Amino acid sequence: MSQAKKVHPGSAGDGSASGVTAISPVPLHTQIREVLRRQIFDGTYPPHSQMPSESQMMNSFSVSRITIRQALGDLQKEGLIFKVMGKGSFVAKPKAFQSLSRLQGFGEAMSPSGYETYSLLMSARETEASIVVAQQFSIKPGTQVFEIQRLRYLNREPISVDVSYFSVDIGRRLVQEDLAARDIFVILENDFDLNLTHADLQIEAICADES
Amino acid sequence: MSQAKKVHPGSAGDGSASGVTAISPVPLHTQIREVLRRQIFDGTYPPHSQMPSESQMMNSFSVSRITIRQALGDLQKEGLIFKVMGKGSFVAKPKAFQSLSRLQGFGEAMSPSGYETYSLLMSARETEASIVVAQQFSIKPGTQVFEIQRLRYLNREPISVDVSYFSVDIGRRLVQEDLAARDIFVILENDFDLNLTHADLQIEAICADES
DNA sequence: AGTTAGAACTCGTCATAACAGGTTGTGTGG
DNA sequence: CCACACAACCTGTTATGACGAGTTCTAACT
Repeated sequence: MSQAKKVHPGSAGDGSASGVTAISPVPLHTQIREVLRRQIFDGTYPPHSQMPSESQMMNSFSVSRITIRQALGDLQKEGLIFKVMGKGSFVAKPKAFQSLSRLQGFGEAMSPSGYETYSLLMSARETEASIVVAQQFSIKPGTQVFEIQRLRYLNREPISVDVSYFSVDIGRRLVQEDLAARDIFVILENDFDLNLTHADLQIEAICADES
Repeated sequence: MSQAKKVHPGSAGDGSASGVTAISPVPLHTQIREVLRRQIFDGTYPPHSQMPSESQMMNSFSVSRITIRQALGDLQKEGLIFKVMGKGSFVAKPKAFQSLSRLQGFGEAMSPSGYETYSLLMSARETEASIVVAQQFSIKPGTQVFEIQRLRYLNREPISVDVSYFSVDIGRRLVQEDLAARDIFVILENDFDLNLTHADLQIEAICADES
């Protein structure tokens, strides 16, 4: 037999204020995640407030950064917090406040009914605005705009092609995001803190014939 | 030769799995995630099939394991794949097939309306079945059962206390899972592959007075 | 043969380390 | 006084390495 020893040293009787223990069946990142979740709910970190930085948490919990990041990443995917590169992690607003009077995207409209919606990014490039597009934006034709083409899937089957146009700076930020799984509307609203009140939807239904 | 561009402007011929490039504005794990997503949609990995192991992907994509894991983790959280420890990663069934005639949990019932539902695990322990509980399970009172107490939140406000009982082996597996963000029903159905057809709900409404 | 121990896989967890990319404040030079 | 450079934070990405835990197949032992 081998001496199955934990690599975490100096943990016996560790009186750290966090309450997380290495000698537990539940993983450290789970414990930390639940501690943070509790603090969000009980008001220690109210909505919109900045949470401690990852390095601060590394010290207070006495774990490595990867563990902190996993806990924070879980909370982020749950929508409880959001992170901004270069700034920090922040507590998100409850969804009830987010969804007041907002535009519903494709996925939002579909997923409550139990359907699965994703899209594949086909192309994302800067190009010159066509006459039609320029009219919508009230800009001169030929101005550089950002074009995003996506193939929409509903339950693993291609259902439509979606072409969207944005200003170049917003477009450049959008391609960094997870365009496949999230609605563009939601990304714009949450991550970029833009308030959408109006959208011009030019629906052009094209049935996908391949596949 | 590995000089590829970031996006795929519909250029054909790309049948190789490793079209990922290090010198790209989009991160490696994102590229890999999209490649895999594409392969799931186009049928390379049909539903229920096993995907290559993490070490195999490490080789075929020539990246480290942490990068592969991030790509797979994203796909898992999107519900496109699921992983089983010790076995591998598998393609999930489309949601439309999952949600046929199934019991709706608390979160499932609430989230379509735009509400935010989480719960905090208050206690999870093995105990002896009370008379009432034993009757429900058709077992002898005093038998060891698994009790899970949770505090339900709706939009950051405590709304009810939930006490559930399971057989010990199922309970022990449940506490490993993410009880805070996911419905117990959903966990049982997806991860444990149990088919729920019947549930005895003993509703005991207790308004939370603290906070 | 039947059972069991173990090797050989799988994913899960965690630490350490380095660098890149973004933000913000602080300075110094014009 | 303003502008630009830079340092000092922040998160994002990625590699390497180790061990734990669960599965599966094989081989040795009874």
